[in-house]
Amino acid sequence: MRDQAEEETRKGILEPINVPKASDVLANRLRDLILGGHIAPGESLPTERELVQESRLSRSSVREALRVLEVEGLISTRPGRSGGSTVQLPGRGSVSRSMQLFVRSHAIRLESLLECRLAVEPFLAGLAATNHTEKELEELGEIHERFVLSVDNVAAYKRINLDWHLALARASRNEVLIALMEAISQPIFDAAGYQEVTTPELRHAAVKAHAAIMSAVARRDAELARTRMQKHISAYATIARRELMGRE
Amino acid sequence: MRDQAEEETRKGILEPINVPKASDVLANRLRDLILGGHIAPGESLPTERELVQESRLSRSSVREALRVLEVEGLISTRPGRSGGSTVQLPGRGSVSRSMQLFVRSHAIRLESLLECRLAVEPFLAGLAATNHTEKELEELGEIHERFVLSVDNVAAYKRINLDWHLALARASRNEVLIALMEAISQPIFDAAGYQEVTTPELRHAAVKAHAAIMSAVARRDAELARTRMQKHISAYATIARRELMGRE
DNA sequence: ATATGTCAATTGTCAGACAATTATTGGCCG
DNA sequence: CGGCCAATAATTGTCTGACAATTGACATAT
Repeated sequence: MRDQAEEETRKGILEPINVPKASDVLANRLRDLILGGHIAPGESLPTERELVQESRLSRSSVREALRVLEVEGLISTRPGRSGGSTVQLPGRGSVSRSMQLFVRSHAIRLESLLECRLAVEPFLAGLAATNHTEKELEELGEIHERFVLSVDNVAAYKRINLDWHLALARASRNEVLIALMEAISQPIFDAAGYQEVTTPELRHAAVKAHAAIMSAVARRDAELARTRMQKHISAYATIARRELMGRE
Repeated sequence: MRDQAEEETRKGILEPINVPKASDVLANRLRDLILGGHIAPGESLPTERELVQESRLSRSSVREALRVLEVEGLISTRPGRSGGSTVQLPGRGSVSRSMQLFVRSHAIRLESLLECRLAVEPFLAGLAATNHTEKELEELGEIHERFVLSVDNVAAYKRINLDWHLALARASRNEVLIALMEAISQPIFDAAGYQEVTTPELRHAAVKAHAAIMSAVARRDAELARTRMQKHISAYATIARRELMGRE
């Protein structure tokens, strides 16, 4: 009681001070060096023993710091002679994995993922129409051919469907949106794996929708690509929702 | 040469096998236990020494595994008596940090971030109009009051602006989109910190725009909220782009 | 009763050794 | 001279044991 009163009247002089761990300090230092461009991607970090000498820390601390950076995707380390830790850029897979952990651990509803897709992918189609290169368009067409052929094989169909959407995303040339799309695609794919939302009619409709979207993209008609993709995605979302309702 | 010929004609029986590290195996095992719900958030993992006994691995390996999970945001570990590692959910901050690493390391253009925001935030406003609770609306209004008062203090203005947008995102009740919004807001905020894109007129316009969006949200008019937010964001994006052009 | 010192349990750090992995080097044989 | 092969070296991976630092619980003295 008295303590509380004291806390109310007297404002403490010190906020709680946080003593960082040695390995974290080193990890932060190395991360700053990497992000600051002082060590370029592809270059090697000093070996563990060199880091021990330079930092005056023990090898355990150095190793923990390196492990942190490895999990963050900033370095990759190999054993053996002339092994060691080489700097690399995190890559979209890193964002994707983090998002997957988030989705899995929070038991995110499929509904939320579908909403996200509905927000992002039409926009993405519009960007792809504007920014795509010929090469990307060819790749998209090639995937589409395989898509047409796979219409009777559900497993292959699903996989190629995913590939097509990701290829379209890459054509948008927006790294952030590509990363986001890759991040949410996998969970949606997994969730859709358990519920069979594909009938032969739906698969043929998807083939037609993809073709229509590709033609809009090829003509660089962003608005058309956007609306067509929106229709495509919301049709899928409606089906998936209905299927989901039926389950619960 | 002979090897190459052999490789072409004879298809090998084995693909290169990958020997995993002990600490990774343990980390994967523990991650599966956590994500599988066998250890609930808030519960404690066994102590390091217990894990050593159970896994028959050394303490270094156990510690590395725990460090991996800590970086992934799945556990948090404290020293001292009755310390140890307690399970927790990754949280949006984890996704956000990963995205920030991605943006920083790839030197993503501000343009891409603005595009992403343009794709997501109008949709978010629409969801907020549909899904918000009274409490969230009140919080939004409270932030807005401070926003109005801060119109002459650029630093405070920027901060409160960010707060408002994040509060609106939270009102959407879509965890994935909230996480995404938090992830891209910080980099945008940082980038916008260096270039002064705010004049007093722009600040007053933003205040009016926020008020208009809030009224649409309060009336649960999703479509109106969406279009108003779209206008607001694209106006900002246009200014930011112009400013950016002037620099380069 | 309160304050203080002591103890116990846990993570953090250190040091040193050996195992596993991989590239290099040198020698041997054709 | 050239190619295979064994030895060697350099590096990360793992183990072991110890001690330091941190934190909560407890006993004890005033």
